[in-house]
Amino acid sequence: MNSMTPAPASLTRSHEIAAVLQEEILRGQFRAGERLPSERDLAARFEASRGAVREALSQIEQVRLIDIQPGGARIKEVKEASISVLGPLLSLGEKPDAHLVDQFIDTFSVLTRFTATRAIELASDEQRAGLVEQLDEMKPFIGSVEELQPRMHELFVQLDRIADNLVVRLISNDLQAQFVERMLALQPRPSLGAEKLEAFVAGMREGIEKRDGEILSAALRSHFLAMRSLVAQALVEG
Amino acid sequence: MNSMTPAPASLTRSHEIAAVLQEEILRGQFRAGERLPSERDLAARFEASRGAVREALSQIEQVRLIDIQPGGARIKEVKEASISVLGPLLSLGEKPDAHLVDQFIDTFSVLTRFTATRAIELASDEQRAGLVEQLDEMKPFIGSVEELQPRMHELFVQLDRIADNLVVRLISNDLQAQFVERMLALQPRPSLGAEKLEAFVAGMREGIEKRDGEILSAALRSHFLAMRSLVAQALVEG
DNA sequence: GCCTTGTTTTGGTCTGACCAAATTGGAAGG
DNA sequence: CCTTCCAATTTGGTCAGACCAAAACAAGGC
Repeated sequence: MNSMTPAPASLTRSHEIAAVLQEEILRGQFRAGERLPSERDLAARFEASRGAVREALSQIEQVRLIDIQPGGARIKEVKEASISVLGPLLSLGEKPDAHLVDQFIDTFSVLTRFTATRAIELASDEQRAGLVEQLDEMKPFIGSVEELQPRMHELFVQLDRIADNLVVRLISNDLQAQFVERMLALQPRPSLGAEKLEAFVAGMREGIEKRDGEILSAALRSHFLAMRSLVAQALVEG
Repeated sequence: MNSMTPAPASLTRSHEIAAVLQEEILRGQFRAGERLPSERDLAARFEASRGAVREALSQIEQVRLIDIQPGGARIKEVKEASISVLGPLLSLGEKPDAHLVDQFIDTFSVLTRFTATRAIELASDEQRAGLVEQLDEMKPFIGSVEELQPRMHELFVQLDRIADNLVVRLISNDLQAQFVERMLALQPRPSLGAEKLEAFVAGMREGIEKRDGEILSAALRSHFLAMRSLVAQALVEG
C-alpha cells in the first residue's frame, strides 16, 4: 500500500523528446498557430526514430499544447492547454515564478476550503468525532513538521473521502502532481511557527466540532495565506 | 479568431484504440494493479500495428490511468488519474451520472466565485464600470438564452482576464473540455426562467458596482444551484 | 522454503515502406 | 497583375519486421 507514486522517471527517449519540445513551446519559441517542424525533421534533430517522435507528439497533444493534423502539427496557446503544463511551466526558470506559485496556493486554498466545508456538512457525528480525535492526536507533534505533516495529510484524506467529490479530487491530484514535488526542492524548507500551527489546529477543531464552515474556512484561509508568505520568502532567499 | 475548438475528431486509429481501452479501464474491466495485455496482444486484438497501440497507451499513460514500465503496463486507480478522464467517465452510460454532474457544477461554482471575487478585488474603477456596462447591455436579451449566453460568456472571460490566475484558468479549460460539450447534448435543453436570470444579473451588477464579494458570490452561488437543479431534472426526464 | 539460474515475455527503439490528406507551387486563364 | 485550378510534394497515419535491455517467469539447486 505505497501511495508515494514516483515520477515516470522519463527515462525513455519519447518522454525525453516530449519534455524538451514541451519546454520549448512553453518558452514561447514557437508562435501560436505556427507549424511545428515535421516529424521527420524532428526525428533527424533528436537523432531518434519517427516512432519515438510520434509518441512524444502524441503526449504533447494530450496536454493540448499542439494540435496534430494531416498537413502539420500546430502550436496552441498556453492558456488553452491542460493543467499538466503547469509543472513544466513552474520548472522553466531556475526558480518557480513567484506569481504562479501564489496562484497555485490560492487555488489549493479555495479547493481545500470547499472540500472541508462540504465534508463537515456531510459528515456523521461519528465521523466528526473521529476527525476531532485525529486533530487532538496531532498536538504533541506541532513542533515537528516532519511528524505533523503526514498526520495532517491523513486528516485531509479523510475530509476528501467524506466530501466525496471526484472532480475536486482529480483536480487536486493534478495540482499536487505538478506542484508539490517541485516545491519540496526549495532550499530553506519553509516551516510555520508553532503558534500559528496551534491556532490552525484549534480552528480546524472548533470548526469541525461545531460543524461551522465559517470557522473552518477561516482557519484554512489564514493557514494557506501564511504558507503563501513563507513560500514567497523562501523563493526570494533561496 | 475562432475560439470554438472542435474535438480532435478522434478519427485516427490510435485515438480510437485509446478511447476504447480507456473506457474499458474506467468501466472497471481491469482491477487496479493488474497488468494490461501486452502491446503485441492488444495489437492483435485491435488488428492494428504495435506502433498504433503504443501511441494509444502513451496517451492513456498521460492521463495517469496506467503506468507503463518495462515488464508490463499496470492499471491505476481512477482516483489517481488526471481530470482528462472525467469526460469519458461522464460518457460511460447512456446518461451522465447525476452525482458526478452535481460535483462538476459545484466545482464550477466554487472556481467561478473565486475568479469573480478576485477579479473585483483587482479591478480598476474603469474595469468595473466596463463590467457593469456589459451587464446592463444584457438586459434586453434576458428572455433568450441563445442571445444571452455568449454575452454572459464574454463577461466571464473579462473576469477571468482581470483575476489573472492561470491555474484556475487551466482547470476551467479542462473542466469545460470534459463537461460542456457533453451537457449540450441534453435533449430538453435546460433554460432558466427570466425572473431568476434577472435576479442573477442584478446580483452580479450590484456586487461588481459595490465591489462586494459577498453579494457577487451569493448571486453566483444561487445561479449555479439553480442550474444544478435544472440539469438534474433534464437528466431524469431526457 | 529460499535463492540462484536461464528462458521467455515485454516495453523501447529503429528502419523502411505505403497511403491519404493537406500543403505548396506553378501553369493556365481572366 | 491577380486569381483559379491542378499536379507534385510534403506531412501525418499506419503497417511490418527486427533488435535490445530489463522485467517477469519457471526450473533447478541449495
